Amino acid sequence: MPEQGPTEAGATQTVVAMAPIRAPKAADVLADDLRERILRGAFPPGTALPPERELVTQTHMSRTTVREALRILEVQGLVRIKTGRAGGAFVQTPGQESVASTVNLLIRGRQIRLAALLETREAIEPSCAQLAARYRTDEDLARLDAANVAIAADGSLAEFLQANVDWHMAVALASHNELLTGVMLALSRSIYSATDNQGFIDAMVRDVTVRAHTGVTNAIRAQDADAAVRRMKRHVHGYAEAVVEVESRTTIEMPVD
Amino acid sequence: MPEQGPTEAGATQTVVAMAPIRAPKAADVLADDLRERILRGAFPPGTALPPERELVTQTHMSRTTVREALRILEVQGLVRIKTGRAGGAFVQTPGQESVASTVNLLIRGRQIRLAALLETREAIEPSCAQLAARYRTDEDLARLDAANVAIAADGSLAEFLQANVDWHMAVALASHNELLTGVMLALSRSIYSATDNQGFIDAMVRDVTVRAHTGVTNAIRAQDADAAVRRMKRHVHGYAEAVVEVESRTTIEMPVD
DNA sequence: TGCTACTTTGGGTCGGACCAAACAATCAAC
DNA sequence: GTTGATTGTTTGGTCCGACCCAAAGTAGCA
Repeated sequence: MPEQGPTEAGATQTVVAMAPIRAPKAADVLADDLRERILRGAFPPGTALPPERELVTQTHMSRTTVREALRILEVQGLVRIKTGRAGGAFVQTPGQESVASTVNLLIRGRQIRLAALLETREAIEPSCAQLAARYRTDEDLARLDAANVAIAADGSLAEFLQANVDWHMAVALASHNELLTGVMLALSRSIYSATDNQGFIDAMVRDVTVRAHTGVTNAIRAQDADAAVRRMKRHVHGYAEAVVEVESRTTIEMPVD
Repeated sequence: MPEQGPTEAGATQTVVAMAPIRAPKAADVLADDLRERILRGAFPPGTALPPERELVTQTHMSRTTVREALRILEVQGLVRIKTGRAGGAFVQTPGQESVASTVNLLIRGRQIRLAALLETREAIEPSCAQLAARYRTDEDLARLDAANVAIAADGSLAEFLQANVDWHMAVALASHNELLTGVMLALSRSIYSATDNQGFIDAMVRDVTVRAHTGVTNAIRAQDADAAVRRMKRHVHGYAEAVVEVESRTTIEMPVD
């Protein structure tokens, strides 16, 4: 297969002096090709890629390889595969979900501590609030208000936490920035599950949370970016401190050294 | 397989009344299982999963299916597959690279405008600088200085831009926050390629950039978090404004409607 | 000792076959 | 004609078995 120059096979043996050579897997090549075309807009979202067997004849690859390539694109969120007649691989554009799931893998895989998550949220969310104040629509406000109502309601812990996540996501969505939204989605979920079974959410915390959220929401409604940043910063910082405080109280029980 | 209630099979024929049933793909099931085990730490990084043929006998699935599952994990960055003897699927933990590539797909797929990218950077990078001032090590400082030297050097445009990216990445790395680092990696690259062939990088811009970077670097060195935030904010904001200004100058040339 | 050549162990690719899901077309009954 | 069940076709999902290729070790030979 590899064409060798007419080198005089000298003293020892074949010294063709060829480049370090690459061994790209066929499926990757196909996937790269299709991915590039999709991203270039050759296949607008919603269009169906050719059926597998069709791609087989076109690419002269085996169906196994073609399927592997499609699978890669599916994992990357670039296509959605449906079965049955009129099925096939349909082009779509990756959204926040895909970012969120990757970030989640990072968080779980690297065992990122809760402190680091909170730190990250402190870094990102005030900016979300700022952008939200700048770009929020009436629909965004409706979502924020709905989440606030749900939080104030006297529900179970799980319901409270879920409403909490919903509100934070509403802020992120109001920023109309898909990157920040994706990261915040993953962050919120992880913080949710980390905070879940720590019983430090008492009535007072809930009350404080509701107040803080209301304050931020009002600032966003009034499009007061500075206030939104300030209040959000205070809110998430306060939350982080409370968590750390509770953690130290919980962790202190192990014997010294 | 589907348990049928003792329904009186009426007039026409079989009316088994079964639940909506789910049809999870075998490969996904395997992938989910392995992923969960990996994330739980059952297979520490570096360990090799059983060979494909071994998994076949264990799971009673076909090799095709097993391979598909492994492929999924590979795309998600949980496993690295090597060929040849002593090859196989080796567990690894996803890193910034994986986040960066996903974010890149989002940026390219959603055709996120340069303005939004710059906006996101304005949101995130000041916080990176803050954390960098807090946590920077000597090694981080060395990277920052090296990037600064490279920027000041009178190189080509490509070299300048690369050094620019390197410096921003050095800041992100100094924050010791893998999430932020991953996002910044993708952001920097995208901004790089978007800014590339716009000839608005003149000597003056380069000079301003060097000064700004030096200022931020010094703040990080002095562990002056406030100054780092302030200077970084000014820097990225100024950059964004410059880009917008150039863009309006460039775009104005199309005839009015 | 140092090289070559073989063997083993792994993934990579292929072709073919069959199953299951989902839609389409058709036909029968009203 | 409209409706409803039946049949058919398309398309992905799974399996099997075979073969190839690359890497790493091992034995043999000069």
